[in-house]
Parts: sequence; C-alpha cells; structure tokens
Amino acid sequence: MSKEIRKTMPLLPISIVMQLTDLTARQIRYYEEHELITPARTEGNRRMFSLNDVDVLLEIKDLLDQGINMAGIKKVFAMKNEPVVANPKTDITDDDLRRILREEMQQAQRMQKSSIRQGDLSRFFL
Amino acid sequence: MSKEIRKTMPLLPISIVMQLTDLTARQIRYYEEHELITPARTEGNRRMFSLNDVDVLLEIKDLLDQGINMAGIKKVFAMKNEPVVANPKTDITDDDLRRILREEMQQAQRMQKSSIRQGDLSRFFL
DNA sequence: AAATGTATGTAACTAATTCTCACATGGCGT
DNA sequence: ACGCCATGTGAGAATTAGTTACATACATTT
Repeated sequence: MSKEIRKTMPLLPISIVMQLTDLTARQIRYYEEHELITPARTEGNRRMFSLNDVDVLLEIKDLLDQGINMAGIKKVFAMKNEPVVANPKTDITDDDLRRILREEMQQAQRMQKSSIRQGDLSRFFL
Repeated sequence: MSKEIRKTMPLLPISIVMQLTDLTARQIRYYEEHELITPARTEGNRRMFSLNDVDVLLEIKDLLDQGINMAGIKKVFAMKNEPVVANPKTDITDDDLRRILREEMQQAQRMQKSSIRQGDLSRFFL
C-alpha cells in the first residue's frame, strides 16, 4: 500500500472531519461545491474523506483566515499543481494579484489575533 | 499530538472498519462484547474506532484463522500486557496451554490455505 | 445609499447508517 | 446426539448525513 494511496483512502465521515478541522458541515460542503476537495461517496451517497482532504481543508481554513477569498484560494491551489515555468495565459493575472494583495493587506490587522498557524494534519498520520 | 493519542483517536465508523478488516459488523460487535476492543461512542451512541482498534481486530482475525477461540485470544492479549516475569497465579494455566496447543495443531492443516499473514495496519498510517 | 455578491447559518424533509435485541444456524467437542 | 461458540439475520428505533431553499452579515460596486 503506497503512501499516496494511504493518504487518499476515504476513511472519515464528515462528523470527524468537522472535529479535525473545526469547520461546519456547511463550510465543508461549500468548499466541495467549489471543487477544492472531492470526497469519495459511499454507495448510499455519504461523503467519505481522506487524510489528504483534511489537509486541504486545513489549508483552506488557513487561507480564509488570511482573508483570501474562494477565487484566490482556487488560484493558490491551481498554482501548486502548475509547472514552475511562467505562463501568462494561465498564471494569476496582475489584476488578480493586486486584488489579492490588497485584500491581504486590508486584513492584516485582524490577522494578528487569529494567527495560530494550522499545520499539515496528515503528517501526523503518514 | 503524541503518537499514542494519534493511534487511539476515534476516527473511523464501523463501515470503514469492516472494509479495512474484512470482518462483519456482527463480528466486530461480538469482539467488543468480549472486551477485546472498546471503541469510543459518539454522542448518539455510534461506535467510532481508532487505528489501534483496527490493528487489534486484524490480530484477532489472524488468531481466529489459526483456530484459536475467544478464550485463547483473551489470554493472548492478557499476556501481551503482563510483565515478563513468570507468575503462576495469573499466567496461562497448563490446561489452557495444552488445549490451545492441541487446537492449534489440529487446525494446522487448514492453516496451509489461509496463511496470508495479516499485518499491523496502523504502521501504514503512523 | 442601494444593489450585488460572497461565505455561511438554518430549517425542512428524506434517506442512509448504525444500534440493540432476539432468534436462527452450522460446526466442533464431549 | 447434545450443547456451546461464533456468526448470520431480521425487526424496529435512533442517529447521522444528504439536498434544497431561504436567510443573513459583511464587503464591494455602482
């Protein structure tokens, strides 16, 4: 059983993921709706999450706490999977970048309180 | 988060444990009834299993496949937690030992088929 | 200021999953 | 043959999770 398979094995019901991430079911489903995660489904249509999903959710939470919105988060994730070579067609646009930076700076104050950096969960398990 | 806590964190619903161990719900509940495992319960009385529980179940399954019965398995587990010093009062009795050995030898033939040794699951995760 | 949009809360209702309890059964030992 | 052990099965209740729709608070745009 490879490490990748292990990390992506659907093991956890939403209730546990809620506890692990401190997100509400509504939030988790909303992020799925935006295709930031794609949990497996049981035969009866129940969501089953992998440790990898939990990691992604923690990262989403962290980015949201930083004042980055869904669109920004999508970009961030997209960039993580992109090659390092610059590609003006698909890279974040200047407008996007300016908006994200502005939002981030605007939210900088409130960052000072909720800055407990949430880490990578699955490294505890894998 | 210590390794022990991680291994004993109640994360998995019974359906997943069934898949992971290839045991039926009936079997899992029966082993709990015999106090070989003690899964946590949700507020609504649902069993939630840890990776440790899964390991124990795999070990139970292995011992059962060897023809050892519940009583024998209980002894085996009890011995694992006992100090190494001999203690005639609590150690397995001679009668127990003879019976277990006899059963094991009687089942030795059928062992030849189902001898795919099931390993420690949680080492894949922890 | 009003309108719009985003992320999340909440309620209603349906459906899946799991629980306990009880009874059934097949195999093994005596 | 009888009894026990480990497991199967079914009924009925309760919990958990699903979808959908509407509400809301806050930020942005016009």
